[in-house]
Amino acid sequence: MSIAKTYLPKEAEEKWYSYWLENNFFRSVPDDREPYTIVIPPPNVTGVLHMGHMLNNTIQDVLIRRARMKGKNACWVPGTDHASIATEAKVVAMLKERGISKKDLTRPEFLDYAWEWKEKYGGIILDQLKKLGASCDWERTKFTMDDNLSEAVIDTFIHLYKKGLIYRGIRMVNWDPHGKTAVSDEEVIRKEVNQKLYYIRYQVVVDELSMMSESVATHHSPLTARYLTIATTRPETIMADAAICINPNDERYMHLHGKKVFIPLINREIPVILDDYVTMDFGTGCLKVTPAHDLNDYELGQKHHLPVIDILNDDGTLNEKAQILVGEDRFAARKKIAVMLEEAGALDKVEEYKSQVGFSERTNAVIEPKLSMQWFCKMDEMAKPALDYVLNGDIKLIPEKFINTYRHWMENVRDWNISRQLWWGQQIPAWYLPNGEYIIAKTREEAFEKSRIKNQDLRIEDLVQDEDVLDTWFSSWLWPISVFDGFKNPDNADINYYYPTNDLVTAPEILFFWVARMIMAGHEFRGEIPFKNVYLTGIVRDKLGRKMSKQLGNSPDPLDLIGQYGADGVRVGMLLCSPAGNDLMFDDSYCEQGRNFYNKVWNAFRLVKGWEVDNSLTNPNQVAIDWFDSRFNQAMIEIEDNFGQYRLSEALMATYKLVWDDFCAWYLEMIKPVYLQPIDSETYKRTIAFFENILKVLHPFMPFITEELWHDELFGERDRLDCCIVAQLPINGEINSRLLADVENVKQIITQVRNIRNSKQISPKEALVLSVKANSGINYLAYKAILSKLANLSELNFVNDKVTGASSFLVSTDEFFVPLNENIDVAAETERLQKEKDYLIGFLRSVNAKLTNERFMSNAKPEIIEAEQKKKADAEAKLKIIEEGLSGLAN
RNA sequence: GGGAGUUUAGCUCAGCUGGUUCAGAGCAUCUGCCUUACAAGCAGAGGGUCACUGGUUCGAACCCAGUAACUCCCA
Repeated sequence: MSIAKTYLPKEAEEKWYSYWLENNFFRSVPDDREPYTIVIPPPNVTGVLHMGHMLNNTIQDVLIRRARMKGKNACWVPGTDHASIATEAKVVAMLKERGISKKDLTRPEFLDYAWEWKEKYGGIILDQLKKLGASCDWERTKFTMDDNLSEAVIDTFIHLYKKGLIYRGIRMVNWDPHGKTAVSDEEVIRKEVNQKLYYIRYQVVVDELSMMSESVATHHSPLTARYLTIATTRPETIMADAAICINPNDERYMHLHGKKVFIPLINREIPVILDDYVTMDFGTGCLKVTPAHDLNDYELGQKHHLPVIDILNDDGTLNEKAQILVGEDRFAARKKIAVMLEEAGALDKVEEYKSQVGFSERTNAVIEPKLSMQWFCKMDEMAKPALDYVLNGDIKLIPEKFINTYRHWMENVRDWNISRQLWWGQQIPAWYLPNGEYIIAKTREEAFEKSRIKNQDLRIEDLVQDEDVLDTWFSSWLWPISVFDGFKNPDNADINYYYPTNDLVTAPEILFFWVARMIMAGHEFRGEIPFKNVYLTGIVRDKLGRKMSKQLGNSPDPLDLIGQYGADGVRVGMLLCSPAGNDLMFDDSYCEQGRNFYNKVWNAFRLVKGWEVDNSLTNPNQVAIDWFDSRFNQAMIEIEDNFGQYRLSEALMATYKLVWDDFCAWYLEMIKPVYLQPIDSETYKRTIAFFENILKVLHPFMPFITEELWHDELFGERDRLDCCIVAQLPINGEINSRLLADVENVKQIITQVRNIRNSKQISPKEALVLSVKANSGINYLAYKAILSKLANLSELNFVNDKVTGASSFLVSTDEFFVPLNENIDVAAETERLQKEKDYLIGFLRSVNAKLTNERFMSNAKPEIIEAEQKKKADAEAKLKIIEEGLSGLAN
């Protein structure tokens, strides 16, 4: 069977992915083996695969595949998140297209549409993951609104309520006027925005007393006496003002103490209050206090017992309390009121101003601070043990630098607003009685039972369930437990076997609102950690360092990339540029490098496959075989070490160099028979065995091409289940370090000879003579075959004296001579040697300085001193040889 | 404003306990090769004041202090 000239990723990817599925290689059920478990960070059902997912899931798949190949029972649980606000927004948009408005629908009707949407589009992202090669146990696929998972959410709510950890209260929340819901602090993205700062004049209410004092206090100009000016970016909220606040120490405004002012346009009187909260040097030093529409103002208002006047509707339009511009959107109102103020002579000036504005992560609407009745979950009690797990190392964060950030957040944790004014999600199990009291119960019936204790006359229809649903994260935080049904059946075989899970791979931006809360939930509901290691990936940016986003259009479509470079190429590309915890500057060229890499593997395979075997030949390659064997074993340790430290890109790079440099560029070149000549059977057999091992090491990074090659007839007949995906990684073999060191010297010699060719423009085809004056103990005779082949030598001889008239070089302390037909350029050669000599003299000076320094000799560790002494001896030996060479040239 | 992090070759990054001929890797670049596995390749080469300034030390890319630039988190 011949092999195609190039590897065709698409075919292989489809073929092997379905083969793996058909043979249940991804399936995991508890058994005697040690488990290795990852739960996927569930992507939003609304999501389509983006580069962040690619990175994240590539890492998880590499870890899972490697664990599988190390004999662990590897289980990767996939699933999706119901993403209440994002999904609800999509459904609303879909309905709008069909000419349906959400407010014309009943809750059950709306939910029917939502489920319809979920069934239709919810699986897309998981299908996309399959294209990447993700080896999830798809039979375990979960959704955060599956019956069991939703039930767990409700039970959890009730549990925490009974413990007194959930309460209801009026709070200033982040209001998303487009989603018409509160969102958590973590879902607000702050961006710097160019705004305008409006300076607005408020007329001071003049009474007789102040008129008198004004006439006395002549140092005030009439204007400042009659008006005060405030600076605001939000002129449309002046109708909600409750006071003007000034700093009590501000000398400019002493005359305003105890005064009142008129709000322009509506002429409502508000007091001037004093508080050192106001910064004197910002704006005018006068702050308008608008308790209903700013968090800080709200707190200030509470302190000074100011009224709260909310002039905005839920959708961000002005209501009747605004008196003017009623029904206008807040931003339209801002423009209009500026004109009105101008006309009324109340607008002093307008300045450009940069400030931070909060945007909703889900809808990108400008967040409106708003007071409302919400449900909260107390955090401080739960945060403590969750912090301890990380501080005492039970849970490792990778990289460790995130521990600080984690601690900072956990020590300053705020209560969690868990209610959302949406329909899509788990509805809060609170039942209101006609008198306003409420009962927490799992079902209406249960609530009814409880309510009848208080009031015999109630009918079941009188109970009204809370309209709100729970924050999506209130289901996500249960994920590692709920995917194994650990709430309903806390002692089931799955949860006992798989939990705690091993590694969690996620983005640092959700360290707090997901990772931290999962740790809390793990402790609260199972008394143990949910996972042992948290690998935090970076943010995928473009090569200019910009975050990838739809708006910028700088994100490549992952599926296009896979089409272009193959899944293996993209996987390698992602990992090549992804140090743990650092952002990565992604560029297509990394995928190209990945593609080039598997192309290299493919071609190496073609080479080996093309060989004819002649059983009568003896094996001339034992040295090369022993060397690569050692080198491979050495690389295995290196790679294992890198994986142990979660240095995935380094593990990949070590693999890359093992395959490309050591195997292809050196080993295969060492053993490669002359064109059309056969190879001996021993070398052939060993090389195929090496290749098989290489496929295993490569598999977690490049699952498809390795599986494709694995099944080639070169490796003989394979059973149906004998697949690379379940092959076991080779156990560590012996390392002959002497051999490894010798071959490093041999490689240097080869490079030096090639160098001479290059500089003298001698064709690689022309064979050269190499004379060795061996001063070290290396037996170069053993490497004669390799040297002759790779340096193309016609002769390798050993000499006791220097060879004159030859190009020479030094490797370690051994001297090498290449006699050339042409004359040696004495001047150039002298210069070269002189340079080397100067360097060595300088080097020796620094070594000697250490060795003659008493403090060094008394303070340094003995090994260090020994090393310095060896350096000195080596350098002196080299120096001697170079000096001899120089005097030889001089004669 | 508070906290954390980063700064090493053109780019992306290693450099682990201060001590190896320590200044590294991959990519990119340059030179020469279409040498029948691979031009998606082969063989070579050139790139760096380790951000800056001081300090500690026999010895600093590494430890300390300060400065600058950038990034992130919180307000």
